[in-house]
Amino acid sequence: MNRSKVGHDQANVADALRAAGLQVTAQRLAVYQAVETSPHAMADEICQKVRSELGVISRQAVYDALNAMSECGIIRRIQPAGSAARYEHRVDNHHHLACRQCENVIDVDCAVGEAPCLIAEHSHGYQIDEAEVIYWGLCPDCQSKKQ
Amino acid sequence: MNRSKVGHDQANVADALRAAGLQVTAQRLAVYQAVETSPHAMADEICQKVRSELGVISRQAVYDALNAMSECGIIRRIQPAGSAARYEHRVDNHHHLACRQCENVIDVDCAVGEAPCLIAEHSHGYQIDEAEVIYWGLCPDCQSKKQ
DNA sequence: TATCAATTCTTGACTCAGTAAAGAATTAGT
DNA sequence: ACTAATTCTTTACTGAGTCAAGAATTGATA
Repeated sequence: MNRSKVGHDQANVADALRAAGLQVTAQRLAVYQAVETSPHAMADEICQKVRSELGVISRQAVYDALNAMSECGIIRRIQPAGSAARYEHRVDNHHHLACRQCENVIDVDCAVGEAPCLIAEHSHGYQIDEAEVIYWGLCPDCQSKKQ
Repeated sequence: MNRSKVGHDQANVADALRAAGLQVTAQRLAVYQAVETSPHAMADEICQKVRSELGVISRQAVYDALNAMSECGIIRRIQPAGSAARYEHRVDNHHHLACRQCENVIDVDCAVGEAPCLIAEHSHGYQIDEAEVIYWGLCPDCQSKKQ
């Protein structure tokens, strides 16, 4: 895996923000770091993490940062059915494996490699730019608990 | 496409409900019919459709019917990111094509045919039972409007 | 480095999708 | 027709996220 495409490091985040015409703020950097530290976390958890880092931050600032950074591709938002939005710093082409029982989500690499990695049989005239794939099943833990 | 696997007709719905140990009620049949008539509709729209059919039904009864029928596989629930849950009567293996602009969703047949139609490169010990695929892009209408 | 316009953050109210719970009505087995 | 179990109605509530106005911060310019 090409690590350089997986995510930004702290210094790059500032550059990426500026490149997107966004200001570099302590809040945004802290939100990015929280997303990097705990991938697939939800806004609420990220808010808590940032608070333990910065002391205070408003819920709204967290949402603003998450939305702004999602929109310019610094982070990515995923929304598995039945869950609130989750955020991750990996912005390369990869997919997700979600446990139906415990709601845990992990990354899986894309078998094809290039995005969009899947071509629908009929595109129906749509201009496709992404194939979002979520594999659903039971994680090892939940499998053994079920016996 | 094998029409018999696509969905249930009215009579089959009653049987399918009974087979699942659920009672057959006017509300459930009407909800099923609404889902069949307008695939990918949201709970709210289904509620309205059923009301124009039955006269009155509570919002909660609609949710109960949608949940009950989703759980026993009579209908299917999908939740594209940024949208409320949508419901469809097709329960065979197929995927979705969503427009980023107008939020429209259409069905696309699965290129592989069998479910789960995709095998992740590494299953990480998960017992996978479904591969949910959503293709994102712009529908023909929104493409031309964008010019 | 002081100033200032633009952006971002805080605060608080609000919307929307969905769930919870209790009692009334309906279903279906006898 | 009777009865137990299920389902529906009503009402209240939760959780995730947005909106809007004013305060604070950023960073470009002098």
